[in-house]
Amino acid sequence: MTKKEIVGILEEIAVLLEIKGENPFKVRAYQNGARALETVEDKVADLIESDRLDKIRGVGDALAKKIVTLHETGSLEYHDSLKASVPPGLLEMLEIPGLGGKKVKAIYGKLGVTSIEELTAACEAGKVADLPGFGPKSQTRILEGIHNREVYGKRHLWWHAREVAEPILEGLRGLPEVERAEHAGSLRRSRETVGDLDFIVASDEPQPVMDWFTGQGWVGEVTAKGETKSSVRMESGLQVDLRVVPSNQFAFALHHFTGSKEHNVSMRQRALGRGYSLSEWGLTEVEEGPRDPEAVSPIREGSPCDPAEIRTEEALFDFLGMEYVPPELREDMGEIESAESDGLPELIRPGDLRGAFHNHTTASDGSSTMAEMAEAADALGWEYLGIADHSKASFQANGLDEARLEKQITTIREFNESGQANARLFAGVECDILPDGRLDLAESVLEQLDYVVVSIHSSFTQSTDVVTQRMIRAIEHPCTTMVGHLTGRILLQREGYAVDVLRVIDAAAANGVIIELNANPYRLDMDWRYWRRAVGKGVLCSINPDAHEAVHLSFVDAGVRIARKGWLTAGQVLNTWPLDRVEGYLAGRGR
DNA sequence: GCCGTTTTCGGCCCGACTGTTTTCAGTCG
Repeated sequence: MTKKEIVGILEEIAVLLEIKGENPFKVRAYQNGARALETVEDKVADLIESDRLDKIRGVGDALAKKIVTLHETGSLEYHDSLKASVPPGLLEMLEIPGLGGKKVKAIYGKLGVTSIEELTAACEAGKVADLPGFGPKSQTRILEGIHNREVYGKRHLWWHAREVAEPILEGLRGLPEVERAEHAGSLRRSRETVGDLDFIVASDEPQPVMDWFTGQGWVGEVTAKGETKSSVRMESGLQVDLRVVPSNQFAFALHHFTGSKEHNVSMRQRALGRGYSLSEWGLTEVEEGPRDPEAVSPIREGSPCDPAEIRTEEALFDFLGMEYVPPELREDMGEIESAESDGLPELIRPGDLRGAFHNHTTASDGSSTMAEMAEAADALGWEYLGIADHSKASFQANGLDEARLEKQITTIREFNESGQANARLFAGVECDILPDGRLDLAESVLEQLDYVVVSIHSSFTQSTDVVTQRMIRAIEHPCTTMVGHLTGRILLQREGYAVDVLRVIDAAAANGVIIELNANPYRLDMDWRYWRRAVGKGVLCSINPDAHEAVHLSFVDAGVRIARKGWLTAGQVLNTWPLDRVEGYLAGRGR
């Protein structure tokens, strides 16, 4: 059983225990254990072999035994019997706002309701309102929640959410009453998808700000409007929250609502260790003093000594003895420990890119010509652009065969000599990985290219072993430069193929093959959660827009965000390198 | 269930909001 599957089982146990009304701290122990296992770099097999499983913080004797059992046998009696004792529909009921483990348990226990459909019927019959602890308002809210879940339940791509958020932020900043305004939440953390939008504003006059916000033309419905918080729903179903606080609370509110929840939990524990209670309103000294006096490092030079003087997130981290943690890293995946020891990397920035590989033209399924793509690269101030059209197996995409590709190579060389564009064009291809792992084009042609991207576009349903072996065989091909969209996932639409990402990373490292960070907002593939491990093994990244028309080159903005989420520095990304270094690197690979 | 120069018990992050209560439990972010 893979680590991902084991993590999934532990998380499910937590949910099941919650519904069973178990000790909430036990529930959290399973949640923490799952997260700890997910975060740790090593493979489960290695952890077991070297007897380090219960050394992981958050994994004790009991969880370690369960993880070993799951890894070796693929199942766990405890989980099976737990699952058998809880109707599957109850897990879904937890997704309804206002329903947690205790209420779901009460509904199930008292009414025998086991599905959303039965719950709807029970509400409509007025039975839920009669339960102790419930009332007519709870019943109405549950019905609304079920309705909204169907209509508005979906998440939104980061890219689309940002397009919506930017003008709102500009509007808020333009109000005379507004001192500062920022967006927060998963949008600020650059998660690949976003559930809702959060804005934090510093102002001493909240009312006009609230009035402006709820009166905007794009507001479909105002769901809450108070002195410090308003919520609206857009026509698209996207929920937008606004919080207005006095300027001396702004930094705390911004940090709190940026999250993640798990990051906040760790930050509060850290604050307590130093004798302070941290909340969205500020830092207050606790009477008992520091819980962990040994851990309290001296206040940094120049940092505020008085929490009441904290006005920025930088000062907040500083006060707690940490370097500033960029929002992208706030997932409680090791950033706090690293920030304590000044160990955070200097993250790549949008302006660091000097070009991109994996771009299509009208030769295959793109809608811009090579010249238009080069012009767009010039407009971005890039030094180079890689052309990588599809190969012949991607028939539906008008993929190039050997003869057409050889002709395109000549055209690209001539284009470079013509001086039409400042950007140097590289001749590449996005070569299909055939179902058995062979490449789609003859080696005699691949050798003439500057680089080769290899990608899977067929037979998505192969088993993990087959598709992983297929990809590794392609990586071992001497002409392969980089591997494209590693899992083939389409966010919010379909899962990727069942490839074992860890094995592919190992193969890429062993063969000196680059892994692409496909920056198409629907892909963002390889996932940010794997990049630390990959670069730790020496794998190089390339942030590629997978552009099918000239304006798509801007997708790299999303790619850089995800690269930052993956802790990447500029140096670890091929297309931040200057032209001569890239030329030397590609030439040095024997092509 | 985890954790501990508080080590085998008794803690475990914080505060607001909501609805149901008559002082508070449950949920949420």
